[in-house]
Amino acid sequence: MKAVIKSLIDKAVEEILKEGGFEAELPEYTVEVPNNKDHGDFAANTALKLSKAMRKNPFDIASDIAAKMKHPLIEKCEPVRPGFINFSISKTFYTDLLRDCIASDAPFKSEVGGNRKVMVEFVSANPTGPLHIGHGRNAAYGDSLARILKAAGFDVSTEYYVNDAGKQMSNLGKSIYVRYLQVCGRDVEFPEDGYKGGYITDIAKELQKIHGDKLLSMDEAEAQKIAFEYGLEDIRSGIEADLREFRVSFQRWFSEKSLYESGEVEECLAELRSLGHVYDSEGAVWFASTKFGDDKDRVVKRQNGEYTYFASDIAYHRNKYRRGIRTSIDVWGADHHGYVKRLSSAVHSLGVEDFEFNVSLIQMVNLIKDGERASMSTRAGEFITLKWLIDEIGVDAARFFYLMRDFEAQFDFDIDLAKKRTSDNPVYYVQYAHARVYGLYAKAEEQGLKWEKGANLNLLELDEEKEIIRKLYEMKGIVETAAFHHQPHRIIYYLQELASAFHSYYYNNVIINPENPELSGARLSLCAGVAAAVRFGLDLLGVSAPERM
RNA sequence: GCGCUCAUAGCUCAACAGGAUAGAGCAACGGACUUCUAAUCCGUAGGUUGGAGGUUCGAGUCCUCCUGAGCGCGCCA
Repeated sequence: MKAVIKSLIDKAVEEILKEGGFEAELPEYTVEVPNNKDHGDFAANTALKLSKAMRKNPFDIASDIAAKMKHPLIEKCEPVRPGFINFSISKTFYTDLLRDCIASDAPFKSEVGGNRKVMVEFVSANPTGPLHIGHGRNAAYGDSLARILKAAGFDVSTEYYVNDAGKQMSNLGKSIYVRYLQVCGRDVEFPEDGYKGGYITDIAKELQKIHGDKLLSMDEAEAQKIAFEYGLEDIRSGIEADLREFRVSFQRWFSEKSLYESGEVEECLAELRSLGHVYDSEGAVWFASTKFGDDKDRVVKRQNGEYTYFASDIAYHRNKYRRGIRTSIDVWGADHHGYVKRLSSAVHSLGVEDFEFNVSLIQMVNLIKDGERASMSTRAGEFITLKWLIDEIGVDAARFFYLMRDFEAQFDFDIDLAKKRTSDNPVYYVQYAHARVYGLYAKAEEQGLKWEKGANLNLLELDEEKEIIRKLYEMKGIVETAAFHHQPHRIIYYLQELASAFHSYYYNNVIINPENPELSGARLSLCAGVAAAVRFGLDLLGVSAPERM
């Protein structure tokens, strides 16, 4: 309907401009569902946008445009000060819409994405230990964003980039190896910068179970390699299991090491060198990021011959592009923000056409426990795991909680509060709306009420009923804006509004009345539309929609 | 010191690419269960959108400065 109105306006403006001999061009304007229902079903700000170029009073322009609006579904179209054009739409539009919502998810989805290939790369935590609640926010966000983008018509893929190369990783091998030595009874000191978590010792014990004392007699480097590979897979698969329980799965786990093995890192640097963006200095190899606005040039290959993480990251994004990805959305922790400039510089310096590099910096999750902030350091081995959180408050509540806040805002996760709140957590408010509809179905059946979805919708005459259908119409726009801004929390706020409208409607009106089966059928149909929207919205968040609570 | 991100009700947060009267939840206060599930509903109160300028028909939203907070500034990831 928005599109219909827009095209009508476009045509009207074109005529007006031609008739009046104006040279002005039509600027961007919006057709939106107004907050205030006195402003009709739709409103356009076209005249306001146009007034400057036409050097004419916006209200007069609005009047001229309104006079040209003719469409069977438009019942009223009026200009209003300062220059909005408000539309009232025929009821047929609403009843048809409700019918469509019941029949399929189509009215909730959009095609703005135009099938563009988007990759959401998220979590990508170093596999040096289990995920903590900071990663949980990243996981909930990335997964939900991917679902939203899909609903908005993008061709979406998801990846977890596994840092299985580099210094932190050899540190992991060493840590496990030393614990192994200790398990075998050797008196060795644990390295200062090693990973101190108890899970390292657990891995060392398993290693001992499998290999016995065999590693003791081996060359240290070789033994560490075995320890590393075993530990890596053990931790990685543990992460995968936690994420699966959290309803997060990836299309691919992309290995950093594979970029070295395939020679892509070197290839990539050679390419940048030939473009003149990479040079040698002080025995190291540098990327000239200052050319792209960075503070200083960055090392891609150290004096000791090792590549930096930066080098493989450039190669990874080059690899994404070569696989046809045209938008890469990287979900990082906010503490990496100093890294954004340099990587975006590097990606753009490759001269890739039509490649959008995007980073969502997820702000920190501060854990509040007993009124105090808890440390989230992986190295120190002190952190609350995601697994623990899931066991404590459940997947639905955890995901909903994480997604409630804009990713750019810091978030204090008060564990005590989250636990206490399980019964009046807003997630239940929304879920209950869905369950309530199923309760009504059961009741209708119990009362022997025969009804058919979508029949006699003309009987829906209350303002509240129209409001609810209007809300259903809004879903699609919400999905579009959530996709555009990469902000899943918009879905939550929408769902709360929808649930609120429904709960209120339910409470103040009798839905099922066996003496009036026609009206009951119409109202149950409206409920079915609400249930469909709630289910669809919750699914975008990865939250379940129970039929009974 | 430089850079990034923020600052909205007592608290936690919304506000669609600048739109019409800045909204929810929690907490507070007052009401509603003989009812289709009260995990709910109805109502009251709560604001100089950190401060000062600017841009324009219109600013919580954009620009400049100030104040305050978090984070980053390594040949770590």
